[in-house]
Amino acid sequence: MEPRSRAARMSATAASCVHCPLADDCLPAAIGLRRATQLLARIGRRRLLRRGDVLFRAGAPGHDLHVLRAGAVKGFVFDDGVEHLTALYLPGDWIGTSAIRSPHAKSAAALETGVVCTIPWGRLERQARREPPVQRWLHDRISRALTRTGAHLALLQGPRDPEVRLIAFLLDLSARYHALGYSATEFRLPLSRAEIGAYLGLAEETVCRNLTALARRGWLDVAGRLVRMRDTAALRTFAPLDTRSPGAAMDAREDVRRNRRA
Amino acid sequence: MEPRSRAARMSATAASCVHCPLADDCLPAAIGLRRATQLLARIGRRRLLRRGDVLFRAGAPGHDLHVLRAGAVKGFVFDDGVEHLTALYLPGDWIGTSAIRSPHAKSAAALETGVVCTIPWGRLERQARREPPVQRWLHDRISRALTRTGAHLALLQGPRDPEVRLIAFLLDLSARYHALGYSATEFRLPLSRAEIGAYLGLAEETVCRNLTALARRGWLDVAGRLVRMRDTAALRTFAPLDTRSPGAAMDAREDVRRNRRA
DNA sequence: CGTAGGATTGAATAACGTCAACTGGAGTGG
DNA sequence: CCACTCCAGTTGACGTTATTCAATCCTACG
Repeated sequence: MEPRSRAARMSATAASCVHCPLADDCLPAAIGLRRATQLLARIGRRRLLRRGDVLFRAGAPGHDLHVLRAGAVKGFVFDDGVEHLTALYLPGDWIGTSAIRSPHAKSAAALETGVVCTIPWGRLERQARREPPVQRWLHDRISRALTRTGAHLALLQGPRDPEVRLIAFLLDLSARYHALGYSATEFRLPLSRAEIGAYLGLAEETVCRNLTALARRGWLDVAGRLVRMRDTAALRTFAPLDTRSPGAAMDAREDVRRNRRA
Repeated sequence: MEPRSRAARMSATAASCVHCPLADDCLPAAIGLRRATQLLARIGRRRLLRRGDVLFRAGAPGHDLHVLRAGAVKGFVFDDGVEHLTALYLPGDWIGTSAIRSPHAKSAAALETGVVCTIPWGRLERQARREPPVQRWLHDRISRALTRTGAHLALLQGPRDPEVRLIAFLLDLSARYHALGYSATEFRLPLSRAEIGAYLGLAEETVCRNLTALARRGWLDVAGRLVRMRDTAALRTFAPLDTRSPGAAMDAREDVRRNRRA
């Protein structure tokens, strides 16, 4: 149930890909384990994160890319004193992509203990120029970041139905954990109720109420931060645009209201 | 008041930067006008857009980058039959950045007649490997796209106060038009009321009502799609996180509620 | 064992969305 | 040249519902 944070206790600075569980979806997949380790040892750093640690603050220059290896990180901004979560990062995710060549637009802080690999953008860009696979890797992940943000945005635009938003959030989490090799049905929420609210554009109490409402209906079990999805099929019925099949579903719907020649 | 679409009537295919009014913020700024024109003639295409023309559809493979030269384009998805605008592109903007190396997550259609320059991603990436300035240009613009999306997202997360959202939308438009050399106080809305609603996560009627409410208060004048900002200072007071000064304002607010060591 | 902060529940308010009718201008065709 | 049509925009009344304010519970940790 609980993601075993296998890479939690490790040496503090030298970055190596050898024992990294994410290797097959990261740099080693692009240029091979041997070269990745060499390269990372030269230009990369590893850092241990504890809850609350700040990776960077909004407004700061974006020196480097962070790849989350273990744990969870939130991206957030403050608007008039209230926090908004603009992103939730899980192992394998890239953090700070919006600041390749501009100051950070948001801050990032660790939600729990974890590990990040850090690579200066300059070095990465240089390497990307030399090696097409590195460039592909780079653009591939940036592409993903943009897509994920877009999905989040679309969710926020829908009708403010808290149930739908929560379900979408949970299904997304489930899918991501599953992709990481964890259970898709039982997991621990990396966010507090208030943070979930800040992520979905809802009040904390609304999150609470609808979470218990979903439980009462038998869709899932909730106990504090522990979630057990009981009827994934039912949940999927209420989910908005399916993030897992980006193309098909949307195309079919597109023709309903089409902006024809004026 | 009305953006003079200077580059509207042009030959249909060969792309050249020579007479492009956006040259100094585009490829020519990176590698010089001469080389930019050469390069674009080789790998680029130009296309005339008419209202409703679709640049690409969600799910389609993302072959190439589009740089909007004149006109306005909307990025949108369909969720259960209702349209959501995920982006609004104005001259100078890059369209399709989320699909460098993945299928398009959203569709894009012209809102009015305009012109786009189109460059295949593959060619652009190859060139980016050879020429650092091109790479910088590429990453710079992608960075901007991510930042802009992030700002949009944060806006949608705030309290669902239609007034605030509308003001933020209008100020953003104003700033962008200003940056393009048009009037910052008088412009034509590229979106219908319904589309503004789809962009801000509000109902069409709500947009209407609050637009006239703002006018009644003397903040601005509205006549159909024509907008005249009368009291920009007052409007700015109600705006959420200021997009124009990404750093300062947010940093000051950040310390209010900080996630300290647990 | 005690406390602090997160989570939960309750009640009342305010406001956005919905349904529906109406207006006005632009474009079309007689 | 005028009447007609169509659709974007507007306004009104209503119901629903998420937020807000507040109090309480509970869980984790010291």
